[in-house]
Amino acid sequence: MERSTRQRSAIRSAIEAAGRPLSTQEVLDAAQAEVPAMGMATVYRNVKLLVDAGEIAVVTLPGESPRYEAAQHAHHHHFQCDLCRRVFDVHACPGDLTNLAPPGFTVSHHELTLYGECGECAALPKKRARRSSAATR
Amino acid sequence: MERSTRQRSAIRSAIEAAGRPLSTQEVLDAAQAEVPAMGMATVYRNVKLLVDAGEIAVVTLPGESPRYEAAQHAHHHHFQCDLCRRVFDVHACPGDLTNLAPPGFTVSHHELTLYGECGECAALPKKRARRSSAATR
DNA sequence: GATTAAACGATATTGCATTGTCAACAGCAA
DNA sequence: TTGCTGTTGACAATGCAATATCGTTTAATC
Repeated sequence: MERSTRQRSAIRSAIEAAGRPLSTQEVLDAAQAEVPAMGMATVYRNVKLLVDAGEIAVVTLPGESPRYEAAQHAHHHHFQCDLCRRVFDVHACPGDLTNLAPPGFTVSHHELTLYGECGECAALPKKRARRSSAATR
Repeated sequence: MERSTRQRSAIRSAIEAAGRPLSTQEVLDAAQAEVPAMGMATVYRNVKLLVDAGEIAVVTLPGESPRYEAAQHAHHHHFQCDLCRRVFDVHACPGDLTNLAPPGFTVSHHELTLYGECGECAALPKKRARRSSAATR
């Protein structure tokens, strides 16, 4: 049987509250606000459980380890900040891309990642890497 | 000083002849047609040299280890076959995606990956995983 | 052809994300 | 409360791509 633990609910609410995909390290950091002694193994264990239960979804970006976000029905894409490396949701889509593929190919789905500077980093003055502590991957 | 070896030219021509991004394993397989005794370490060594020399480019897709293709100037995207897992070039682009990002975000570039069935796999009859030996990642 | 150092093949090692182990802990039902 | 067992924290172990090591090979030069 499955129990309700402080750790599990802390991880669940951390991901749901973030509103963007979190790395395992980001999940740990966020959940430790509620359960300071939490270890990384617990994050991995529960993230797997929540994914299997369909509560959260895996987000895989090029060259990055998996991130996790609250399961959403709507098709959407992602944006990764070149500076803080954080990932955000993009609730827009260029539309039908079927015609882009070579002849004879069939297109079933697609992944789009935008890169640039997020709102916070774009608002900062200089061209220095900021939020280095948040640059988890 | 840098020498011209059979291995290096085999690797270079394998990548250039492929016309699509190859995984290190695919590079090894292709180059071994010319130099059967070649080892994987040689692939890694030379791929790094060729990337540094600007002759080939790294292609990173979600959840995949890097692939390598002949350096191209033109902006393009990629297609990965759901069945054989091979990656192909897509010389098309949905165009300007700047407006898709949230307000306050700036977009500098983007990555698009299409998924579906490649020409060969789409042409095959049944829904079985084919070309399993080519499904290198 | 002899010389020399770059490059190679085989294999050990590293780096790192993820998983396994296990004693201690803590939901939850009785 | 107690007992049972799922869960946790700490840390060892694993898996795997990539790199380093080292004795041997070989391209380039003389």
